Amino acid sequence: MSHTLGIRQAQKQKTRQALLDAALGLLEEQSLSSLGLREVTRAVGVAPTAFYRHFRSTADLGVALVEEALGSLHPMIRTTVSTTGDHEERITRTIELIARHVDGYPAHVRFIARERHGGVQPVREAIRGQLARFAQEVKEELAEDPVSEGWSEDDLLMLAHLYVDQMLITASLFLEALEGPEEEREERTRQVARVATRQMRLIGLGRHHWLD
Amino acid sequence: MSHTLGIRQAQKQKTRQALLDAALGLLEEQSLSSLGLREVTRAVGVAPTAFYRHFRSTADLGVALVEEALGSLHPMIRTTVSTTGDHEERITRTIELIARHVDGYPAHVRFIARERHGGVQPVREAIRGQLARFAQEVKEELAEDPVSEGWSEDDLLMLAHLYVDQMLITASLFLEALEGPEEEREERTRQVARVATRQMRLIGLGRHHWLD
DNA sequence: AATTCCAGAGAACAGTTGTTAACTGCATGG
DNA sequence: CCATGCAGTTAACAACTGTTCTCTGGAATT
Repeated sequence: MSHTLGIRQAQKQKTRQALLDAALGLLEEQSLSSLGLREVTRAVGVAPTAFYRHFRSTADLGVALVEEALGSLHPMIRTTVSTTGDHEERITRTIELIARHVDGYPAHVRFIARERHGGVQPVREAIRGQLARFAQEVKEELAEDPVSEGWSEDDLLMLAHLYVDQMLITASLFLEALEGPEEEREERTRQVARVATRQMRLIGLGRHHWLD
Repeated sequence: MSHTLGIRQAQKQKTRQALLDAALGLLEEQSLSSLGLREVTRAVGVAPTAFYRHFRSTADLGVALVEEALGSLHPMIRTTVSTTGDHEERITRTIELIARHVDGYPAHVRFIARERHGGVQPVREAIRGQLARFAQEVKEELAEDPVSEGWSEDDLLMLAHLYVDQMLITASLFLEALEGPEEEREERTRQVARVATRQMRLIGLGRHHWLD
């Protein structure tokens, strides 16, 4: 299915990616709703009108960014939450995965956190859709766990949502630690990991006693 | 301390409030970072330059909005989370309070959810400060509860943060239900309340077994 | 080899933005 | 009652915005 595309299409995708990258960079200090199309093209070094060859509007670009930021994350989620290893170990593994991801893609994480409740409706909906998929996947993994015996589908989904939201909050806290002054960074990161671990542990406890 | 202020000061506060109200309205479909000062003054019906008599910038106005949206909420939090009534009853009371607040002040709730991770740093910090106060207050109320005996200060605070974040998520979900099509509104609201109640219940369960 | 296609450039448009300066009229304090 | 203070006005500025139309050079197709 990977038919090596011609010089023409390759160049197009290259500028498209350059637009996405530039936008993501500019969004570090503003929201999508204030991002101008000219601003983006200027940062890339192409004419303003070139923008229309790739996106209908900045909102459209935002939706593409959601896909880039969350689309490739699904397999990672499944393997991480999957039923291997002791319960406590699964928690530390998850927290570490989040920390590593925030470290590797801080701009993507910030974008999602910022635009999840942001001022651009289509983008909000795109994020909501992706997060719903995450919750669904987490739910399916939870169902595999023997601890979930006797749980209703509804309760599994409500727990999955709790986990997903918790992971997002943790990611955003890691990001804040990362953005702070360098001399506090390490300590704050450790602190976030410590608190998040305990919160996950507490939720896990509630889970084990749910059917009492 | 309520020294009836003169005609002059009264009129000033009136336009200031008009600016805040207009801004809040305009922020229903955009983020603060794209809110223009002229846009706000136009909505109020005053000259653009009048804006400067009240705020240095739209960011400054945003900080004032944070104060308006969260400042008056502290006493409400304390009494709601306080140690009166059975545990289950406390949960339904809290959820209902949130639902009622979102119903009464949807624009304020949206503003906080949107700008908590938004593109304007001073506003983000103002919100973070207020939420930290909330967590501190919830922690103090939790400490009163006999269930919290033997808990470390750190653990009380991590639980308080969990509760505060959970309340915010719930508020934002109520808001989404409110914004949806009218015929789904009632059903979706009930659904949100149902899920949020169970999540709170599960966290409460984890809390009771924390020291096992 | 000739033709079509199309990503990007260039110029121009009407409308918007934040900020400045100098002003006006009215409530206030002496 | 008169002088001061100050909320809000008016006018003007350079800079910026999204969008349209026309054009061009080179890859893609025939």
